[in-house]
Amino acid sequence: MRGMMDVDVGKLNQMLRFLQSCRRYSDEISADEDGREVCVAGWLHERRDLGGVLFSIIRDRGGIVQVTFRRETVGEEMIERARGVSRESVVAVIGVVKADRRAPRGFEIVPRTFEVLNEAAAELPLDATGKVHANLDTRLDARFMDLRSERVRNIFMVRAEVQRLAREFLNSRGFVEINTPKIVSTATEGGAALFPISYFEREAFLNQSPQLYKQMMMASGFDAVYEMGPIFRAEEHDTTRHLNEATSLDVEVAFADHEHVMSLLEDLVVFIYEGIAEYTERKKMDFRIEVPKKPFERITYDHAIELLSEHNIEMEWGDDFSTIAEKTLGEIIGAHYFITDWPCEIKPYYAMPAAAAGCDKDASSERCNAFDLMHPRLELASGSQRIHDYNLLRKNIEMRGLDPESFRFYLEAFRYGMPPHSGWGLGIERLLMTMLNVENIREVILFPRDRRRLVP
RNA sequence: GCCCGGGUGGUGUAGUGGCCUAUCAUGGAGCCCUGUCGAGGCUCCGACUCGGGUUCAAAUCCCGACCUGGGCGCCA
Repeated sequence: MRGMMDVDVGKLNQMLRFLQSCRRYSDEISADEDGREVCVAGWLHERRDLGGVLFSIIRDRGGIVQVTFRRETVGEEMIERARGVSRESVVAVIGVVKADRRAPRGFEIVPRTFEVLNEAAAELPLDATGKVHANLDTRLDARFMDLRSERVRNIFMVRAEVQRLAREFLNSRGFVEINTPKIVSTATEGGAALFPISYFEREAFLNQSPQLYKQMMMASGFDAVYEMGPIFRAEEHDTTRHLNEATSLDVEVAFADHEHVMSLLEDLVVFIYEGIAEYTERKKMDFRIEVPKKPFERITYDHAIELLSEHNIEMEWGDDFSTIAEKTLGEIIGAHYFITDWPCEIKPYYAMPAAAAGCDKDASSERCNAFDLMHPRLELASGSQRIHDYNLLRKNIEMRGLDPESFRFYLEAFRYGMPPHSGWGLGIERLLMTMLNVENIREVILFPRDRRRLVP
């Protein structure tokens, strides 16, 4: 291999090949490497010019590292060049590690070469050092720069880790990852609003949930599947906990009842929390992760109504919980919990009635084997045992005023050997925002889509 | 969809009828400074969302539009 000093930094792609071969992130370098030559590349985070000595702070994915320019070590030409570089410009440095107690991390880099790969314009749309507060709206407009700040970068590193942990957990339990269409011909469940799109000469929609497809996979013999992907809701809600494009982790398991998938969900959530607690600790991230305790409390829908009544919140049997009711229940319980045994009428048509599953001896029971996973702040997931009987499912669709013909592709799967099955869908953004104690759901998705925002 | 706020330099703010050729911080341009670590000192630069109205006088009051924050509703 050629020595570092042989690189002709004037030739861009030679420089890039060189960076590929030896570039290191700033957190990988320490004072222990005193005297060793290293190369780093990143953004000019800050510059402190003291006249005869100039400190350039370079930031990359690993954090920050100080590069020290002194007249006697780097020469007048380089120090002048370093002085003229605007903040947030992309730079590359080859230099020698010098242990020095005066330096921020106990060492600094004395540069041999200092190259500006791309100059940043002034003034910046945001302060990437975090000294000046910016509104979320301003930050999202300049999200590429917002993502350069440590806190925001950490949120998305945690998000990636959450998704990795979810896959690790489900893969280890024998689940098969699937991908289902996001462009569909019909509403999944009839209720929520859909985004219409133009599909050649026909109208189509963005899918609001993989529900129908993951159920059809149960008839395929795949037994246990999951999908992590986007879901689209055209609801005009405008809150800190709703998105029009969100990420859902959907799971479906054959030969399993709702109790089984509730335990699975509980195990998954705790597994992710434990993994993230370890991850943020190891990466020295400034988050306090409180791992929830198993088992999560299970309260029935009826019991929830009683609890609310004791706190002077009255609701009719058959109503869904209002925002204030959800928050009050959260305060009463103070931890993750399940709400179970919901009225059929406020759950989707595919939810298994308790009577049909033999869970309720009363044949006229109006309850179903559905559940919601709640965080004290908001709903995280909902699921149920599903109806696997063709005739019952078809009857339910009709009773909701939906046209069974438009569900034909789905219903067919129930006629030729559909096993009993259960599943749930978990909102990844909601899991993240509650785990990291973030107020606004937009903080935990790179480029949020909400009622007003379509760019960037 | 309903209710309540807000729109002032690149960013975050102060200012609620005349004291505003508009405050402070950050930033940008420049000068000084050999150990900064939210560096420091000095000089300069840069803004009242748009349209209409009230008034002798509007950043400030009224109306409308647009943008925006929060709460509720809606939401497998």
